Amino acid sequence: MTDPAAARRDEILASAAELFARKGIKATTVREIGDAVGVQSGSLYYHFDSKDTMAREILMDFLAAIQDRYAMALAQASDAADALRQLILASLQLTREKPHATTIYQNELAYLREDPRFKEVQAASAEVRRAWLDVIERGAAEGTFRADVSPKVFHRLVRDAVWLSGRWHHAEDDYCAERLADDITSIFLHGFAARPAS
Amino acid sequence: MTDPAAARRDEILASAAELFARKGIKATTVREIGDAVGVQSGSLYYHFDSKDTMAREILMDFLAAIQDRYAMALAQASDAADALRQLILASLQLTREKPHATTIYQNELAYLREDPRFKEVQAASAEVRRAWLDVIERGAAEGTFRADVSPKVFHRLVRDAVWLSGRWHHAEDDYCAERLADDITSIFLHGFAARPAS
DNA sequence: GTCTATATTGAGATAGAC
DNA sequence: GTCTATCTCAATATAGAC
Repeated sequence: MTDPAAARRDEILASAAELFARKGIKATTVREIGDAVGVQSGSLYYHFDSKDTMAREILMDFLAAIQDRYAMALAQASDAADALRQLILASLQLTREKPHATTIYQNELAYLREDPRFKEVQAASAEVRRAWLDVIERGAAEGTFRADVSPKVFHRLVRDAVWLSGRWHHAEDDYCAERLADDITSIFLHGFAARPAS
Repeated sequence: MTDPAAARRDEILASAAELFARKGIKATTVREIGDAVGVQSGSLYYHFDSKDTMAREILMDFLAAIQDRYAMALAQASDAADALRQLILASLQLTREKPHATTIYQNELAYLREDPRFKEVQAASAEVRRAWLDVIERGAAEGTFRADVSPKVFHRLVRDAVWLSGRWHHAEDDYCAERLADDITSIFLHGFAARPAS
């Protein structure tokens, strides 16, 4: 953990992640990564085989974190609606903890799908999708959720709204991840239309 | 319109848009664009100054189309809820008509913001945002929409869900843009929770 | 208008000194 | 472990023939 070599690796990955998120993997040069870390570009190759290896490591670390967090979230959920809220909250916490990885994942996943070197990323990503669909389909079967909208369509709408929120949500004191999770859950479950006083 | 030179330009832009959407602007090479059109890469420079010029033209054409369509949509809307539905429907129709431009816009806008050569794209994009916010704020003021969720937050959630749907929605006979617009409007206004029989 | 050929730059990656 | 220097290749863009 306090291994200095590992610390350097992490530092490089942190700088690379920020640049990959902002400009895209392809548009980021290894020289820029070196500048951000404060070393020459050649030195990066002592720690990593290639630029793509850095990207793979950032994404796999992110996906592993998602799977961990979802497992914890689902373990403590009572019903389908609560499980949905837990998935939303867990995802928002992850976007806050790993904002750059979130952005890279969102922006480049479709493209990376075409690249066989990123096959493991695809597989992990399919499992994440499964977690959402299980919750949504369970809720639909129980009658908690509407039956007239396809679970797949609903899943994609929530997923995009949740993950993309990392692009614009930068936690302030008065609008934290918990508050945003409440708002998103509330809108997706009960809608934005004003409701007659109950 | 039937000017053959202009037709060639359009053909090049269509191929470029598809590649830009799939791989990103930076990751797409002019050779690939040439291959897709069926000409040598050098020949592209008879029609365009640079690869970036192609990207700018694709995006500006897209933004002009949005502004046109939103103006028409809003002109025929009755109340705020209807206006919201019209904006959603208009956007979905645009994603269907210009799927590649939609994807490029979504994936690369944040990055292009940093590039002064794309300043006009930013300005047009700010106007589009204004159209959404006007409708949402009007609805909130009228009491049609909830007052406990920020218009800006709601705007971003709808916007991301709507535009991103172009990534996964490929109109089939039984699930057309109108149907998807209804589902999205319905979920965002009334929620996904099953409602007691009314 | 498109081709072939090529100038030129920029980027990923490597080698060897320190 | 990092630096300097550089190799190598790929990509944008240009020039001139047809």
